[in-house]
Amino acid sequence: MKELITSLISDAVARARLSGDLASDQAPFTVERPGDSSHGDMATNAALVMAKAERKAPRAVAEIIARYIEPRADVEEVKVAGPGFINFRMAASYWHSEIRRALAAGPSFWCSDLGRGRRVQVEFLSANPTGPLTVGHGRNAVLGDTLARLYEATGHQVTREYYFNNGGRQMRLLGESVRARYLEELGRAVAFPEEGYQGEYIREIALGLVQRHEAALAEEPSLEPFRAAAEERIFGEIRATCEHLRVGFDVYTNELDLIRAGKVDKVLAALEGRGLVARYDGATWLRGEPLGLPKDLVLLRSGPDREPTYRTTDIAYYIDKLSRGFDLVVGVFGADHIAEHQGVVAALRALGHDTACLRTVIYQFVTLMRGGEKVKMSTRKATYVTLEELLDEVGPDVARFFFLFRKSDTHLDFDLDLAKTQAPENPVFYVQYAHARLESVLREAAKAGLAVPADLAAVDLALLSAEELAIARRVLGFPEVVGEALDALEPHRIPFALLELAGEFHRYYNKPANRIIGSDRELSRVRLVWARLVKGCIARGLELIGVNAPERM
RNA sequence: GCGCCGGUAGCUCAGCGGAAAGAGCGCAAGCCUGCGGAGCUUGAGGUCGCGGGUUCGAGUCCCGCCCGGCGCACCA
Repeated sequence: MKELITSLISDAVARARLSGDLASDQAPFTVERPGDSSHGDMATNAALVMAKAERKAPRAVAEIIARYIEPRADVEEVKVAGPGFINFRMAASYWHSEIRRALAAGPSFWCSDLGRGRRVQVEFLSANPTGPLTVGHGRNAVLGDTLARLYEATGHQVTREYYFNNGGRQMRLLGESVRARYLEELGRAVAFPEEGYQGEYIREIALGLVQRHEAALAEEPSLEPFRAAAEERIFGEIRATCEHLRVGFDVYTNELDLIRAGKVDKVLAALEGRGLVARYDGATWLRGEPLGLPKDLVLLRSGPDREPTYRTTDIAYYIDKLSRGFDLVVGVFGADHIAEHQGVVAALRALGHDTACLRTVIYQFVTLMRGGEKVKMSTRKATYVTLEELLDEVGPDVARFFFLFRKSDTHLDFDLDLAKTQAPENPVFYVQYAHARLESVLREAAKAGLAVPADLAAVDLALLSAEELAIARRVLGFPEVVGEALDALEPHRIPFALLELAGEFHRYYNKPANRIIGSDRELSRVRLVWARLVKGCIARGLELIGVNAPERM
């Protein structure tokens, strides 16, 4: 439709110029779906952008262009409006053929081949296995997984990847914490490591080691058994929580493997070779100045172990990613990681890597609200809420919807009271209810011996009302919403679009005149076809964000 | 101090440079012989943080300022 209108306008402008009614060159104009549907199906600003060069009032230019637009059967109305927009209204017959096309295509109508098989990697969550997932991780996981779903639905080949640090200081501290608890359980007095992990889960891991090995590890010189036990146990819990949230990964990459494969050493050598490394204060530094960074950044810590910082392995990880031939590499990060990521990208550029394929989605923090008050999140206090606890409380449908129901770069207040409400003010139930209602209607129809006609040629779509057509237009535009959400990397547009569609449907459904199953069988059959179309769109939309579309509630 | 992100109705938030600024909640007043009322209708409620600029046109883009969040670790 957009292409059609664009060419109609271009042709009209060209012909107006030929006959001398317009003097200036064609300026770049836009063709858009107006926000207000009473303005028609498509609108262009062509006259507005040309007005100055034409030295005429925008409306006058619009009138000229409109006069030259070739009449067509599927364009019902061309109208100049407002400050000089040209509005187009498509004929009902156009929408009828679109509805037929959508129904004939079935579920594939909601997908597209926009991606043409391009390979996309989405790296997300990437929480280190030092403790249970938090509510903030939930936002990350749902954003990343939903982006992946959107890419899949638009013909991309997607790899979901989870990267984690298991070789650094934090994991060492974790291992030391486990060892300390282990020795405590054996009745030995030990000093708990400074900055160690206090959580109760550490003691559980230690207890597991006591059960398995009894006192055999008491004199163990290496930290490795403790560290590995902690990683294994915590990672198992992370995976379980992800499953609960309907999030999965294709590839797990970790820091230790990169180090063992020598990839971190290679990065250091490459940086050294380009004169980007400095040594002072006992540490090895990445020079900030040549990279346009405000200061130097540590690559290797001082001290006997010369441990690489997370930053150094991050650079190695990104080089590894870039070498794998993805067309697009998307990362999902919390706001607190922005500066760090910029440092990594700067280093990649300095090493001569092409970073044009990198995209980032940054999200702000999540606050849980209960009873109108912020739930204080503190590791020390008992008020800490894990993602698993949140999921137990509200379930994956609500959690996913709520995490997506904000633009990612705004702060998210997660209202637990609203989340648990099974009433229309809860947007998740509002949308799911629209689906369940449609499902119920189709069930009722089947009971009444009214099948949805398989042969679309057998129904007369002209029987659809203006209200039904309006809803159908919104539904038919859904693939565009998906495309736009992906272009902007803004998955929140999907739940918002679903909420609007559900609202329009509920309003329609509530009017007695709109009974889908009625005494007029011909009319009922058309409405059933329409109902199936609307239901299909809601179901698909929910699937895209990983929320169930229930048949009954 | 520097960087990133926010500031839109009482609250929580949508809003691709376009037409008279939207939704939900809350508030006020209504609608149940009905394919699911887990729903719907109507109303009140706004200096789009402030001040400049760009533009035919700015909530949207640019600059400055104010307020809030986050970062500016040899933590990730």
